[in-house]
Amino acid sequence: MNHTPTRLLDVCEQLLCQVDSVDEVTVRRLATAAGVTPSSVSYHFGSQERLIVATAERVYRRLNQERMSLLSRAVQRRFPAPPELEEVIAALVGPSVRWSLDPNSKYRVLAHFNSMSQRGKNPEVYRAIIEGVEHHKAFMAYLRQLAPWLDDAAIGWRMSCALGIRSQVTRSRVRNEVLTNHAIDFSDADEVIARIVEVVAPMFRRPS
Amino acid sequence: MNHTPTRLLDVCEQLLCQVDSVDEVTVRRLATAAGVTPSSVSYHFGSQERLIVATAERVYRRLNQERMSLLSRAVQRRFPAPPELEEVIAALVGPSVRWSLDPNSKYRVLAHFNSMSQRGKNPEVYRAIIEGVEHHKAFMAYLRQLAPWLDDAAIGWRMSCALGIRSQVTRSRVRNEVLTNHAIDFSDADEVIARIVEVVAPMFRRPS
DNA sequence: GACGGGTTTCAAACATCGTTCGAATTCCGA
DNA sequence: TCGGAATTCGAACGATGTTTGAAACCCGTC
Repeated sequence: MNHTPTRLLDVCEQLLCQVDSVDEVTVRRLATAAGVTPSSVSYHFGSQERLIVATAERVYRRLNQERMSLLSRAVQRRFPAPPELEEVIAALVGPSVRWSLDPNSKYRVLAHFNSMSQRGKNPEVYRAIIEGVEHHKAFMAYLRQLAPWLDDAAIGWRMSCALGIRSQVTRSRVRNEVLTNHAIDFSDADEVIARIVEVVAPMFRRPS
Repeated sequence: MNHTPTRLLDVCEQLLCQVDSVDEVTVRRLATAAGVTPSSVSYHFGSQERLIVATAERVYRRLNQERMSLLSRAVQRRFPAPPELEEVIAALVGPSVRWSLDPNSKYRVLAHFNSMSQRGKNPEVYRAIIEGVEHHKAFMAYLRQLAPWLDDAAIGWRMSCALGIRSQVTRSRVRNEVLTNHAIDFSDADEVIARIVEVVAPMFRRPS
């Protein structure tokens, strides 16, 4: 019951949330917290790195579920008419922004995963998550419907832009505050999401 | 002549460019390449981390010089009329994009620096660079002139958006290619810069 | 109910990492 | 030329992730 692999995942998730740097998550701390020995990590997951990736994968799935939930809610609200563009964008970037500002969320797991994946140590370990864009396809379908004058490349490119702006918010809060002379409250999720929607929505509006 | 600190900086810069992961830059490899002993790193820079930060700071200065050079060229071209909005944006995001795609540039140093700063190990070491936005103020001045109907917060926020899109391009190339079904060539700097300008410029245009 | 093979766990060892420390060496102004 | 400061070195330290072989455990089968 509650066997070692899942307990390691739980402990790893919890530890990643408490910690400031991913380096503080050592295989010995993990093992002690889980009541096992360090070698168990290598045995069950192959390496500490893969344990963290597996942990992040689980959290990432929950984030994407929230995105999809918001998207389908936006769709249902207007069905059979197309959804509101603003709501689709908010569904895409909203969960990340909200999680990143909620101290009780598991967003730190994803933040640490990102910083690890950019270290480029073992690219193949991260490829599954990095290149996983299936749920993005769902957004593409509705955005294509809302902006039929844009081709697929343009839609995908604008989605990348939206995600880039999202990342700038979740990653560089202090820098954004300095750039805006502290006139924008980047700890207010709703305000930040509204600001993102404000600049992203016009990308999908028909040029005049 | 060519004393140890500068030689360590040079070796570190060169090594960071050759390597895929910053973990491969060990204090012993640095010392061997520089013809000194590992303890020299701690002696001259306090820690290996600070040596890398100092190395990145030097490269970062060169990047900002190129940005400022492009900006002043854009200004001179139209003086005393205000510069072209597209050129200002290209000056802001262009150097990063071009460097990130040029294998002979020192961009990898900055990439590794970013991945280190996001590990959050010793935030105070990176603050000077992260929060250094003096050169951004120069861009703000001209953007304010080009879009006087925007307040300072809106200008700064749109600059953050532009930089976020820039980062998305320099950091997640494969992901962008997947999202756009490989219909955009993200290894073509000029095309990428044009695409960025295309979505960012309207943020500063007067709403209709 | 005892056996036995596969699965899991453990303790110990290993190589490598960044840093520290004291002694040796070099440098340079008086 | 001398002497104190700056620099370099080699060795050691604690900590890291992983590997290894032996012990323990689990569970279907005789």
